[in-house]
Amino acid sequence: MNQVTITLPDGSTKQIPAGAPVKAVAEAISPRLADAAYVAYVDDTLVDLTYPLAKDAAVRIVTNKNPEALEVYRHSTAHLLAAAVTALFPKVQCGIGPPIEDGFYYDFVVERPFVPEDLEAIEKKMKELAQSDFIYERQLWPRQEAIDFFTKRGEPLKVQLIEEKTAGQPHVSVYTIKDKDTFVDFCVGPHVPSTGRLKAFKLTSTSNAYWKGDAKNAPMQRVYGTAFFSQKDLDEHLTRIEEAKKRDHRRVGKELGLFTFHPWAPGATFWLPKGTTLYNSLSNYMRGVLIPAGYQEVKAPIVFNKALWQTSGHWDYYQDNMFLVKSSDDEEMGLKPMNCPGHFLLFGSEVRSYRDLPLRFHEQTPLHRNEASGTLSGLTRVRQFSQDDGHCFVMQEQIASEVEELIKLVQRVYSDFGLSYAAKLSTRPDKFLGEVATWDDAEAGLRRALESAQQPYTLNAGDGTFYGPKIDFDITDALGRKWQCGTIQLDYQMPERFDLKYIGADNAEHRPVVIHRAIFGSLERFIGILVEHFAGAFPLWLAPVQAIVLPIADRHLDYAGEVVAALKAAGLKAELDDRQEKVNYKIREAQLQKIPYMLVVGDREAAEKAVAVRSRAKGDLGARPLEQFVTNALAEVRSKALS
RNA sequence: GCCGGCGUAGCUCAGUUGGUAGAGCAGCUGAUUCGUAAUCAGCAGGUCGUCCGUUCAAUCCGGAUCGCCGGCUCCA
Repeated sequence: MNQVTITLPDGSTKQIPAGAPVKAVAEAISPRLADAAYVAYVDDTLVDLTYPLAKDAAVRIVTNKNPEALEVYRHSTAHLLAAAVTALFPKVQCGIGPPIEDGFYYDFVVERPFVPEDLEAIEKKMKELAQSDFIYERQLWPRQEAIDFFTKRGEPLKVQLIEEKTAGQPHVSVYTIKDKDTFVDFCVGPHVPSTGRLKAFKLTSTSNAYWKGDAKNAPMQRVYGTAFFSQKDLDEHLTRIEEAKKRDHRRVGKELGLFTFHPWAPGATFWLPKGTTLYNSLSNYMRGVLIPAGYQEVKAPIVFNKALWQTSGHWDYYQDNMFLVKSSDDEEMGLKPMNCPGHFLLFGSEVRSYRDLPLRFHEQTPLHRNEASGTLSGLTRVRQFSQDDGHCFVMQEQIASEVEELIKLVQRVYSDFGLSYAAKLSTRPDKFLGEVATWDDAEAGLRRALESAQQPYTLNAGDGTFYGPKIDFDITDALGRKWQCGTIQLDYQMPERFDLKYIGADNAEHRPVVIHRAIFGSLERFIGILVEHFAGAFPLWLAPVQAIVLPIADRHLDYAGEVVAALKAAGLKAELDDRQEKVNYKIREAQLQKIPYMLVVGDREAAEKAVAVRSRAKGDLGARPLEQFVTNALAEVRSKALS
């Protein structure tokens, strides 16, 4: 019998019969490992455990400890979903079903939208199929045979996929789940060995989607689900989702009285007093960061004549997203959706010297974008918002150092809030303006800057804007969603359009490069993220109410008033709860309002000019002199302590 | 904008298989003056998102519309 020599990850070798599946290797190493294993690398290619070893190879078994195993597992669960839907809705057309960050989905063309009862039925069917422990079998079919098969089965989408993805290949791989009505899907795999491996999954929601994400194509029903190796992991995940919902900024914002909305101004925030305080804290915090970094704050107009938007290109390319207004004498105007053009006009308002560069403008005036109604959501997607927007006008050779400083600012700001984030570098797209050499130079500058700032990043090749490469910063919120907040974009195009120039050392005119940059992104979105990040329990330096004074009885009102006055005089945001309620009641309310410090004052405190301090997080801390509390609190504010 | 769901008191939610609605909390009034997560009693509060239609009668059924929610697309 032919033997195959395989090399295991530890360097040792093993002989197995030719044609035996990878599973045999796993079992040879350890029977228990085979059970925990789902896939393997053979010569660096991820394959099923059923993959037959026909030649000498290096084999690395992937167990459920490896992240790629979970993806395979979820991908297989998506197939199980498609098999179940096909069984229950024979006329269905299957689209694609990939694993995603928290689970998987599968798109279907189906006669009517799914309802929750359908999900239950589908999930039940999936469990049956899992129980039957059907084999996921990989088969190589002649390409034309596969096309004929899916054509005959009425799956033009699959045919389209095969035609697009496998042009020129003689064979295509399909996977079957051996049901009595064998489910076949075009797929490169790999998959888990059998449906019985899929032990913990749940369908979570349905929604509308389009084939290839294009609304011009067939509408489809997307079914979302999640899957884990064990029921325990699944339950923990579902619990985490529930917990995360409790800190949804829309809910917390209402509970804490931060902001509200009205149907007559959809997508525009009403900032309540506490929310306004928070907003101003952040706004001023950013000034405190940017002004020492060499920025000058400016305020440009909000309404501009159409001529500006024609110059910037917005009139032609962005008009659908703009609020247009007409003056009483019929002049066409537009509300600014971004600050850039205003800053360009400001730059051009004087003769600029190379000695003035880098020149940095910062602006927080409101922007308006007429976002499609269906995209609005709480504070994270609104129609009126302010950015911590800024534009740096630099010489080409200043790009790397300017960007490096910017990255350091981003790092500092996000760490002040304890936020986790990731950077991505987006490079020259297929359609671009300018010279390749300039782009290469700029991209090299961004890379150098990322490396000097020791900022890890991922590369999004070809994802830059048409006018320049960029670095984006995504913050992860409490629900695990990523939000683009910070951005650093190079722009070679707008300086041309606005004919921006500076006089160089050679006494000739030169074109500056513009760096569009923001750190919060939008104040609104950033606050939404912060609310969820802190679950409303803001650190002292951000809390809209930092301390609340709780008199025990009416006779303590005078002293309580003195305490509040002293706190306010020291610059602390303090309130008085002078209602005729028991102290328990007041504490409960203050605790629910997540106020960092509750200062109980009664006979003893009034006599000693003291306050009994209760911390939101640590409970009763006992009494201390008022002055001492003020000193400590001010120090805590200055340190921007996070807890 | 597209698909689906939802819209009842300030908030959270019951309810009416068509005969104009209730609870808790919040609010107001009174009593209580209290030491670290809810004192007691009473009162008041809603043309059931809006408009049109069907009907003797609509909060309920149908249509439209606005808003919100979950996604898609887009995006800070």
